[in-house]
Amino acid sequence: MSDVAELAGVSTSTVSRALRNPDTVSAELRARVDAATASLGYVPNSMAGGLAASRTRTVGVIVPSLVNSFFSATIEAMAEVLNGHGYQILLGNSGYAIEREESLVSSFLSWSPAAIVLTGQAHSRTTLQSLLNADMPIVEMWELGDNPLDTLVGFSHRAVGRAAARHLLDTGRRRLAFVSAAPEYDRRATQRGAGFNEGVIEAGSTTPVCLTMAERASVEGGGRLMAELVSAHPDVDGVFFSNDVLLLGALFECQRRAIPVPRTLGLIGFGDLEFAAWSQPTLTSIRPPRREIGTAVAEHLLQRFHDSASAGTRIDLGFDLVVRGST
Amino acid sequence: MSDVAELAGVSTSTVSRALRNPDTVSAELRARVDAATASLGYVPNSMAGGLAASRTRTVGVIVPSLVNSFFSATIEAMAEVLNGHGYQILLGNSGYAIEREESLVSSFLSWSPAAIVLTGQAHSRTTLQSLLNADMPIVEMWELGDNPLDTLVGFSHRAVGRAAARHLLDTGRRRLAFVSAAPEYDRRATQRGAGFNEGVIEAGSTTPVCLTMAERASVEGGGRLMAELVSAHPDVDGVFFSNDVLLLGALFECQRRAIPVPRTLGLIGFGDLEFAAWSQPTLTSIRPPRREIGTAVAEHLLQRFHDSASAGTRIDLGFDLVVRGST
DNA sequence: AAGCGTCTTGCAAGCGTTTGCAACGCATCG
DNA sequence: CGATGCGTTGCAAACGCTTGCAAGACGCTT
Repeated sequence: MSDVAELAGVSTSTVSRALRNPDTVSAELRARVDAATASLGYVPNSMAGGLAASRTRTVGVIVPSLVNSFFSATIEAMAEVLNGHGYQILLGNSGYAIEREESLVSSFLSWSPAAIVLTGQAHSRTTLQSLLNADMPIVEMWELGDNPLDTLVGFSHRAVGRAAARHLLDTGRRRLAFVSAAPEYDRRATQRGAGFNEGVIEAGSTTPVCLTMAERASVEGGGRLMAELVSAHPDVDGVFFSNDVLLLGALFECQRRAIPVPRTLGLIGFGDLEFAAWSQPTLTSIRPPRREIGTAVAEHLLQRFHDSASAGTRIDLGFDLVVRGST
Repeated sequence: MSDVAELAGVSTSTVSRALRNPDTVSAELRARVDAATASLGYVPNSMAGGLAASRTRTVGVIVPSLVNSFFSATIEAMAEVLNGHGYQILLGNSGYAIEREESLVSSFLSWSPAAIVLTGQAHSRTTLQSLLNADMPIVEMWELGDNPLDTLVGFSHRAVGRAAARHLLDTGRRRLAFVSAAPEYDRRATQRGAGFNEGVIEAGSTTPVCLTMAERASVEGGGRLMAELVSAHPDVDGVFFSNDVLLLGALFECQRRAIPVPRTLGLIGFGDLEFAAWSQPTLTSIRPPRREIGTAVAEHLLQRFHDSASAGTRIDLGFDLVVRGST
């Protein structure tokens, strides 16, 4: 930086200001500094900057899983916006474990990020503690419950469940079931299940069958649960899967057993993963605002950094029911 | 840190040493420092540390896409190992664009990472420049070509193509085809295609038909190319897909057209994505060492940090041909 | 007993920025 | 014409840690 200052014939403080707050520097000097910066290929040392300013152009983001394409899409979208404004993402993978999240938060905080983004609203005491003390925007995404830490960006999983119930009932199914992966791997799937139940019961129909497996959602598990379902509850005529991956496995199982879909069995999933639109038959699904969440989080944060948005905002991005061949 | 020092009754330099290089401090003081650290809940300021030491416990990783589950799995595995040893991952998403990679590398370098991990071996001049000057381990993964920047961790895509060719020929197919997404989105798919061609030609068979779409791999695209293939080349009896996602789309298309798989058409893919093992019929595929790459990169780096591994290593993790119902 | 090497420990000088404060120039105003 | 205020700029003090260097403690050797 001192090289740039020398070349531009100004002090290092002016260089710093020309780079961070261009409008506090006269046009002429700003141009000289820019030229010097470019010709020297100068890249500011982020750590020195961070140390001096005690905050960095960094956002810590914690997701439960990367292999899950929901969160990947959210992160991609978030990164696109944030990178475009000079912010880096510090990514953490909690593996659905609240303790991993805790240690990630603590190590993230040692980098003085400009903000922290978490997935969901379930956190450990210590995490809450640290976050409440940390004086920075906190965003919880993919969930829209009560008592937010600060800002919430997501949609109502309960409403998703209700929509699924309504759709199955509307298409004439009477005996419904909910199939999901292990609750500990997805609190939100449980919420969708609860909403589904509510929807069915409010409509005056019988309480749905509820089938759960012990692991994370998988094509294999979907097939297995489908097999279990048709043998244990042959009267079921409509199924809501907490995840399209399960639904795909179920579809293959139906193909194997030659169960006509949607004639005998109506199937609806969640996620609207790409294959849903192209399988045989195509799959009805509920599309969550995957990328939209990332974009909204990023844009909210950028506003917050510029002081033009307030803490405690609640952004409901909704969802779409995409009706296709399986119902 | 001065608080910890005071509580432990030592100087800050001793605290620093007790934390970074525990074996340079006597057992007693180390214990006192650890106790003080714990009781104060002290978390070192990474930036101050980084600034003073001019390197951080951070690894910059750049992948072309996150939504692609290959790289997600690699990153997850890498993060597990690295986090366990106190390293953070700084993640960048190049979107298959060499210029994005360039700017990511430059901003990563401003954080003085302990190492940089890139996907593939195609980089811009400037990137090469910066990386050659940067005095740190550089790893290129998912490719195993010539002129590595430093360390290479991956497998031979050419060999994958040959294996696919051999398998189709071994199962009696004579008229083969290669189907892939846009080459600009995946240099490596092109290498697999080249290997496939070589394999077919060496075996004395006719040059394979080659079909390419303009976008990234998608279920939809797979179906579309399949349709195109059967109408333009009805004599083809064996197809190698550069990606299981394409293969899934093709399978659905075959179901729609009632083309018997594997009887009339043998299909083999790449990726061994989860659905391959559970579709109807199940899909033959080539399994790349997704997670293994991440683990190997992380372990190599940890060794390098301890000076016990040498630069310029070349790690070939191989791949598996998983034979299933579609061939 | 003096000399020497090794192991520990503390001192203090950075590391490369940011930013509060003061100084300066210039225009406006009374 | 002096006073006042605003817009720019530079000075220098942090920011919280790491690490080279030197000093002290200790145990051996000669």
